[in-house]
Amino acid sequence: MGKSATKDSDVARSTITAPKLAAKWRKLAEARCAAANERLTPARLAAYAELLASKRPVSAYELIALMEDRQQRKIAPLTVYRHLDFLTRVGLVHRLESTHSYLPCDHPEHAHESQYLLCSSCGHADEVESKPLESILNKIADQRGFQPENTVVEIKGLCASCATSDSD
Amino acid sequence: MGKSATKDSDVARSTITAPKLAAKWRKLAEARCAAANERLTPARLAAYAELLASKRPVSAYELIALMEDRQQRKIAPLTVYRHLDFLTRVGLVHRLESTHSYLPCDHPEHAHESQYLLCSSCGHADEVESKPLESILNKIADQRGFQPENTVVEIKGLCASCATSDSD
DNA sequence: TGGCGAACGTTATAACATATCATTTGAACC
DNA sequence: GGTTCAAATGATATGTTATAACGTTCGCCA
Repeated sequence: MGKSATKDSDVARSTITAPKLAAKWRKLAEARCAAANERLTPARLAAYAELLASKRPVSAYELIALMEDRQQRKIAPLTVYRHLDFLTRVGLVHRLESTHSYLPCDHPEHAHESQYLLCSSCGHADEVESKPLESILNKIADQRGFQPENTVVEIKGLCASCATSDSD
Repeated sequence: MGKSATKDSDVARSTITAPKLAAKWRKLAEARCAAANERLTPARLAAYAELLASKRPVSAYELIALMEDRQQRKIAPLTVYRHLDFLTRVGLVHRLESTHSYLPCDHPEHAHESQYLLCSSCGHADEVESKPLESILNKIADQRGFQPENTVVEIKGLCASCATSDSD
């Protein structure tokens, strides 16, 4: 099968659909991939666009469902895990360890650790960039001769609006 | 079967075996349970003893295997998850989010957040207690009106001894 | 244009976690 | 001692998250 000029796989590739992706994000993705010497394929871009289109962090299997819905075909878990792995590797996406979910980085201009406030009520994830926090984490590691590669900071609780509406 | 004075279940309960548990840890467990108004059952204590006997963090399924080996009977995942849930709840055990594993708290004298240095080479988990870190985390939450309930800090990398032996 | 490594697809399975419902336990009270 | 009731446990099934193994396709570049 698929020996004609237009192969099956070409069709599959050419028909990858994705949410509309603002030029800003596409350019960012291209820049990051160029910097990391990685390929930005349509499938990878589609996964990224899907995460950007979501209001909240999504699990890998939610992402599979979203992409299957949009593209009207089966997508294997491993495929999506590879996209997520790639997007995480180049710094476009962060993984939330405590909820097993993924979301686009809010401050992707530069590489940085993942630090979040996670609301257990509404599910909102608020990315934090705190120099003092980073420096204290580095200091803790340093004092113990520990070489940090990657640090997870996830503060779970109630966000301002949920806390207000709960406690009235 | 089992209608005699000594029921099967009695036998099962009475035959729960566990690693030797230093009096220090047993008393701590009793104190914590009393404080939390929770029951310290033989099965819960056995799970705790097994974690204490392990040199490294263990996954839930590793713990199942350890307990099955020691007790020579099948143990359902849910059973062990309930023990882990209990031990975590009363503060005797911490869960490592980034490795899906569990380990006894090193500083169980008082309740506190879980903060670890995790070596990706040897698997060692080094518990940290840093007041400055806690105060920064609280400040970050505070500035945003966020009410923290539980915070995860996991610094992944190479511990001092692995870093040394790797980089020679 | 042919060779090569990265990316992708497919199938299967491993690893982690919870739902449901029946049964047992143990402490409190009479 | 017996009754009662919530907590703990057991058994079975299932849901969720993640990876292994292996072959094919893609896209670059010599």
